Amino acid sequence: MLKQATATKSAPQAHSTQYGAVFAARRTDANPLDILGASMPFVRNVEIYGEDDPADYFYKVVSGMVRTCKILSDGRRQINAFYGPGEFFGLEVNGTHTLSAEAVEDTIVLVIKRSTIVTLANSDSQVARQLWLIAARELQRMQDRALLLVKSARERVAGFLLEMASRREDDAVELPMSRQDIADHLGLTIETVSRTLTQLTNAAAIALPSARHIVLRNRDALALLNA
Amino acid sequence: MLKQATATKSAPQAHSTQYGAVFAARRTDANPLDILGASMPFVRNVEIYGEDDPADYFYKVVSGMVRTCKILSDGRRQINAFYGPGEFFGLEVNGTHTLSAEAVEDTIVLVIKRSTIVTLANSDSQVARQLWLIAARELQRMQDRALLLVKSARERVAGFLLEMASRREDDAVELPMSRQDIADHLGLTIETVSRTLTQLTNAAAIALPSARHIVLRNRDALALLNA
DNA sequence: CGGCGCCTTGAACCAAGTCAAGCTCTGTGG
DNA sequence: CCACAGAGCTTGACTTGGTTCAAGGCGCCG
Repeated sequence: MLKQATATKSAPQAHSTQYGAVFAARRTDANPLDILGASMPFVRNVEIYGEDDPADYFYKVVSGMVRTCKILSDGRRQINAFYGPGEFFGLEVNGTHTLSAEAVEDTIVLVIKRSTIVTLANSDSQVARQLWLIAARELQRMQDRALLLVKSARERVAGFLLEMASRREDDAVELPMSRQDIADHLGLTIETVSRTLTQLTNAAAIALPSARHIVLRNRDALALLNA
Repeated sequence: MLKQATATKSAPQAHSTQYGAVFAARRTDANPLDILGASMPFVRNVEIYGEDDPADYFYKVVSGMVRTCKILSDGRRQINAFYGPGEFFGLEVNGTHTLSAEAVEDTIVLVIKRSTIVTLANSDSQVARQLWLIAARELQRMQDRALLLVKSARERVAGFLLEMASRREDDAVELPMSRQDIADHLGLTIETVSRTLTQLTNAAAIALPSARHIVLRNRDALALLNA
């Protein structure tokens, strides 16, 4: 079992007041969840909220990538999910976060007050429905992850790459996260992740022009990887 | 990787009409979700609903135990969750089940029409809130499971026992499910589950008067099991 | 140019899987 | 009431996939 956890720069005052509504919200989208709230930038490895923090806000990634994670008592770190542009995170039913959230790379997120959402959902059933969809996606995501975690290292890595690639049309995927992030997400060590990627390269399933730039050469082979 | 899946007796017509409202619903509880719907019995290993079935009903365990599971393409079976008395299962946002549900032992469940719930939730905000709580519990359950799945066999088994025990006050736990069920839930083999249980017995953390009857002798030791 | 993250590779080790008996219940029919 | 059959559980010996420990390489920025 590994026992490390990448140090995270603490955001002195994550986003209490000083950012306020400095950044104008976009209005391009018809979705009510998009036209309220304020954009906020977070630099690489900065915490957006912490475990057990009050969940007064709800978030949507505008650009960049966010990871949600948990530090275990023995120091291991578990990354529950990665969120890319357009994805929501930080929704909690009771008022407390159960995970922390950090910017994987320099990231802009839309921050929406929880109370605003709750009020809106009470009057607008479309908003309420959308919240259900977000929650359902979250559950599905966790189920898929649990499914991955019972498989072999090759299947886990292949599944992870396919998930990352599913967000874009292209076969070329830019991975903003480190090998350690991937390892902590898949329940493997960085060495195993690295080795598995070179295996997949040798098997011509992927190409690896540089460490964080991956090209899917054979999606079917990845999908069928059960050995 | 293992490759077996316990055969499940198929329920010819799970619960379309023939049981209807034969069993009277209880009215002891003030909860509106309890006073509607009909009790239905399912015998051991019978399917309550299947993967990809339309999710027209929502369920609550009255007595017995239910497992929800998924069969992987290679024949492995994954058990997502066990539900005991008082617990809800089968709630879906879109109209289709993503898992199948089966009775672990002879079980009675309360079956509630989805359309009833939806209507009720629209008028009664208490019901809507309760649905959120159920969904949140479900998500928490999956997160906890994902957490277990990255740990060692000893931690997984210990965590499983604690989860089962948390449902009752007593330290004596009756496990209605087979070793295979436990293995498929924890992503282990039955041999490893069996060996780990004898290890825990030798370490005086538990006692094992009979295969399915477990007594927690040292909860703290189980909780601290990180090696 | 040098130093430092980050990534890869190698070799040895170990936890869990696999294969193969054997044991223990439990229910069933003689 | 006992004997037997079969499913379910345990145990042992061996194999293997993934971790651990330890170098070394690559790229980036000062």
